[in-house]
Amino acid sequence: MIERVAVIDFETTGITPGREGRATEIGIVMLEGGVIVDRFQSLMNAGVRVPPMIEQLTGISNAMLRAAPPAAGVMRDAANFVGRTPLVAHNASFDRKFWDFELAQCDLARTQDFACTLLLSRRLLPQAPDHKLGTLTRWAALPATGRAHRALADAEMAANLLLHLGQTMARSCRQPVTHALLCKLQAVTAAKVPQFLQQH
DNA sequence: TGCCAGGCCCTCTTTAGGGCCTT
Repeated sequence: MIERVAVIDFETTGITPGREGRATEIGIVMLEGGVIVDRFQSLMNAGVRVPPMIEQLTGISNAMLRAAPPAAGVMRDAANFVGRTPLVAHNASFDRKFWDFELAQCDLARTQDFACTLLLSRRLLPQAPDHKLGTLTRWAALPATGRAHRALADAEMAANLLLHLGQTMARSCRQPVTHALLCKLQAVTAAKVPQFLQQH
């Protein structure tokens, strides 16, 4: 992939944004020309408690969040870092709703589309044992990036997966693999993927 | 009171149900 894309990952206190679900950490990896050219990572304090199960999962504790900068400032910095760059995430429907929610808390709004490495890997890597980010990373022998379930390590894992998906796609289609083409591919049904690749 | 995510995708489907994936 030649164009610049921002791969994003949130750690949160729950599944749904709102009173019980707030972001606790954000990690962003900027890809350009198929290589990582910049990184953004920060814990963020939204004034909520981390449930024990989530603390166990992510290693992010209430003590760590008490010392973290306020969520609104972190989101403004993250939005400035991303600008209008197209976004990518693994299971983007999850990160998109937290990105939109946390931006809305500081009166900002998203301007770009999300591509989803989960939808794309289901279409391009149907033979994988499952489509969890960690499984795909091991299965495709992608580089280890650090502790799973920390935002920057997961964003970097998703970035490596995106590059792998781009290479897989480039072998089957004639057009350059762009964010817009990935968004088109993720919108077709799995059965129509071979036809889509032939036509592009 | 009782509920408690939601979008995607497959199939023993489409007047539906259940599993996957994210924290």
